[in-house]
Amino acid sequence: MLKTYKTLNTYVTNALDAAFPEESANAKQHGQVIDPQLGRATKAEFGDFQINGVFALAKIFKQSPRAIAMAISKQLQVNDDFNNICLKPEIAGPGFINLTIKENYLKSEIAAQLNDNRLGVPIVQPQNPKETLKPIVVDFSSPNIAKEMHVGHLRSTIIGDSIARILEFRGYPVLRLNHVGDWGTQFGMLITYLKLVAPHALTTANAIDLGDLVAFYRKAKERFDNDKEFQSSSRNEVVKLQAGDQESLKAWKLLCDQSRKEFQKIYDRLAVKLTERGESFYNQYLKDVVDDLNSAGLLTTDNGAKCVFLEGIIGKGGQSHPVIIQKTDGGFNYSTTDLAAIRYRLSAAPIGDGAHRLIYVTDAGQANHFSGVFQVAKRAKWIPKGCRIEHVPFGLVQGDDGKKLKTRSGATVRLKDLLDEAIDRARHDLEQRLREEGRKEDGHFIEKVATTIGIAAVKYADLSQNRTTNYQFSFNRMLALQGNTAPYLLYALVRIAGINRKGVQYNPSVMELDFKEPQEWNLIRELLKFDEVILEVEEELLPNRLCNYLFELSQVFNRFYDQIPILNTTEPIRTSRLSLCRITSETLKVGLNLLGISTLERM
RNA sequence: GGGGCUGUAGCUCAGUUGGAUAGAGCGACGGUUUCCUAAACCGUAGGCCGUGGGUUCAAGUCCCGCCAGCCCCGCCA
Repeated sequence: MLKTYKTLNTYVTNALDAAFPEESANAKQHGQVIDPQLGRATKAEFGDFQINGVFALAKIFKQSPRAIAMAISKQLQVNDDFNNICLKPEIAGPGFINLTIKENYLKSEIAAQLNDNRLGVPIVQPQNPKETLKPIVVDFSSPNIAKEMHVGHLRSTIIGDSIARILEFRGYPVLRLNHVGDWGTQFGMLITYLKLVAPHALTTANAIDLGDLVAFYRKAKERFDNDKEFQSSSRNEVVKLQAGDQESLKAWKLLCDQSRKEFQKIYDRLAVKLTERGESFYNQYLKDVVDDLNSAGLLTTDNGAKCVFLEGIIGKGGQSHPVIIQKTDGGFNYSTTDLAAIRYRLSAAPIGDGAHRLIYVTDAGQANHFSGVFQVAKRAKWIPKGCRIEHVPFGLVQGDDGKKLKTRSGATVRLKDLLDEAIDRARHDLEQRLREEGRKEDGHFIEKVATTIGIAAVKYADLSQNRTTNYQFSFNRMLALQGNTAPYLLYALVRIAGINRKGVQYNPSVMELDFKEPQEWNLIRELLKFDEVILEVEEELLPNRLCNYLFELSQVFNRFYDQIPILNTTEPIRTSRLSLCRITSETLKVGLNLLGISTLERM
């Protein structure tokens, strides 16, 4: 009901001006904001929308809130267009004005939604029709080459994918960038070590698998920390690699390919699409970053390192806190790469992405880092007007003990194992239910349902939480059949699919929808909120708001389903109710799809 | 020492630009099945919104202090 809200807001503002022409003109002249503060009703008993601004106006106009409310209400009722949408405004409490949408209006809105595959969500348009939309970069997932994806990559991957899906649905061109850690000192270590113990791995594709690579990496790191000679040859190796030595580059590429294949398996299971553009991509732009910062006068050499000292952030010893741009040994580090990435992403094609919004989905622990890097980018004037650059932080994944999630042996949890376990548990639950209900299903069905539910549960549990807080991971809770979980939502869809399976033909000859039960109106009102939710998530980047909405929709639907006969009624009631089922089903499917969750017909 | 995030029911969490009597789920207790998947629905109990101030007609929400937990802090990412 976005459009309805906007329309009503105009009517209410006009009514306010009409009721208090002098006062409002006078207040505006004095720079005071005259806002009726129209918002969604906080409770169903208050109707659909409420006007909250009367109290602030009471002060400005020096009149009682109730008197103002009465005057606005009176003016609203003079407007026939308003009367077509709303019932007579109710003045409640000390001076709230409650607006309730007329049933006829709701009926026409829901009828329009029935024939709209976007379910009322508008497609974004460029401000100037001659221009094309500028892309949005969503930077997420970002595992490190030569390491396995672990639970730490879960949230970034799932949340980033959902944000990207929502922006895509709105019509933005979205660049889903996987900023993989494919460069830096670790490769010097790894290549040096492999030269010693497994040289064939550096010349032959698929010679070792990722698990071995991870083990080699660990050993290389250990040796690096304890062996001076190894250290210097590792550093040498990095220099060779950065200088473009053919042999080193070939080895590096092989290692990257090996990791890439493993990452892709996970992304395929999660149905996540990403464009890989690792840190190495920005190598060629690092020098420009340094030069730019230097000519902007931002660079200071401190203890041999080239730094930008941050404004407003005091570090150790009361000194201004630095962002290190170039190390004493001439090497660059991640801040430099991130700065190069910002510059590239915001620059116009062909030497950049020409994006207008950059979204970084990483853990909250990097908040300081990003605020520092963003500050440097701003001061270097790399962020054009109208461009947004945002860190979208999320909390840690914790175990039941409230500490960082680990395996029983204390090791990091591999993402692959975590997904496997979710699916295994879903399968186990399903088989138990089949036994209890005496149902027989073939293996294919069981696999499909278990996989869908398992992955859905993992994703939904993560997304349904406000991302800023730490997140307590629990298989039991996420796979629970009741409550705000993926299985509950999927079940609502299955119920609708069950109705459709009864062989009932949807009867399009019924032109006029007819509703009379409160459960129907509740469902209609809920269905009409979808567009508002999507736009809110687009702005706030909080997918849990969408989850919350889908859960509430499922609850309202389940009440409707439970308390109102759908098939056992006469026309046009039956088709009207089937229409509600249809829109509910579409909304849940679209909504879950925006969360990256696939749905089922039976479960 | 500095910085960031968090603190809401027994547990896990929502809480929209500050709005009316703070919400959900789980767990607990009680009820509902001639009907479309009961994996559901209905009801009961459960709160000093960490704490002390301040701003406001109005504060869980904004500002300041304090307490507790987690995370980060110069050449790793």
